[in-house]
Amino acid sequence: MPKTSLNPQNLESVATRFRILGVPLRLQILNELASGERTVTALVEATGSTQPNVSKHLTTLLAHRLVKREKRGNSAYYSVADPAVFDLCEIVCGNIERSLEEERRAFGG
Amino acid sequence: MPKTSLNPQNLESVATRFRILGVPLRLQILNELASGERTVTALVEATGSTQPNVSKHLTTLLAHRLVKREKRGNSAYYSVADPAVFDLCEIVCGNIERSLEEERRAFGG
DNA sequence: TGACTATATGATTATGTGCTCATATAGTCG
DNA sequence: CGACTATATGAGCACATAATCATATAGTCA
Repeated sequence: MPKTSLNPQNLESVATRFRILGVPLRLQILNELASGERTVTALVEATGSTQPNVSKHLTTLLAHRLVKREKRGNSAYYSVADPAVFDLCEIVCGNIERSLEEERRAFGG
Repeated sequence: MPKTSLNPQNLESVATRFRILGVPLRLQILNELASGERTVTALVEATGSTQPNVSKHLTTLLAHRLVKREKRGNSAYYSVADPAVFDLCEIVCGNIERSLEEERRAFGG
């Protein structure tokens, strides 16, 4: 039944999810949010990007339900919607590790 | 220590991995390869795409070590390099499920 | 060798999107 | 209200890349 995971309807949705995560700045934002909720300004400082850019990526992440938004006072507080995204990053990192390992073996590192 | 997973050096690598998986046809190919090795022709038939297109995506997947290639006779047999990619898809599907669930709750489905 | 099948690749086009700039919206405080 | 801070958004540019077509490469078999 994992076979149903990638049926045609899901295919586009899954691909989209992956594409959302395929932008370094967005990963950086999520990584920052891993420590807790953050305001846009805080994320701008943490990432070194511009305010409009961070804001737009947050809008994208919000639209795809990867983050939550809560407005308090003058600020917007963003937080991770589903911590499972970090599992994804863990797997990918492990994957990359194994790739590099294989590379080392291949070239007799 | 999961914090180190997304250090600046890794950030680009991780993002790239995600981007590779962010193309429906590539997911379709990987999904097909989940059942075992396949030739390019078999993948062309299975996906309904064109030969050059499938071939190029396979080249991309190969370059990023997501698949392996073995040439036997006249054909090239591709297979999944690291089955962990399917864990990724599982997580993403679960993620999407929860999103939809939340949506249903929000709209009183 | 020539005919055939299988796969890869170069050139081109089309499209999506990340980034920047300027500006708009919204909330707080005096 | 006006001044300020925080956030969002529209327009435009720049770039990456997925898809297509034509063609090249490579292997098999007669």
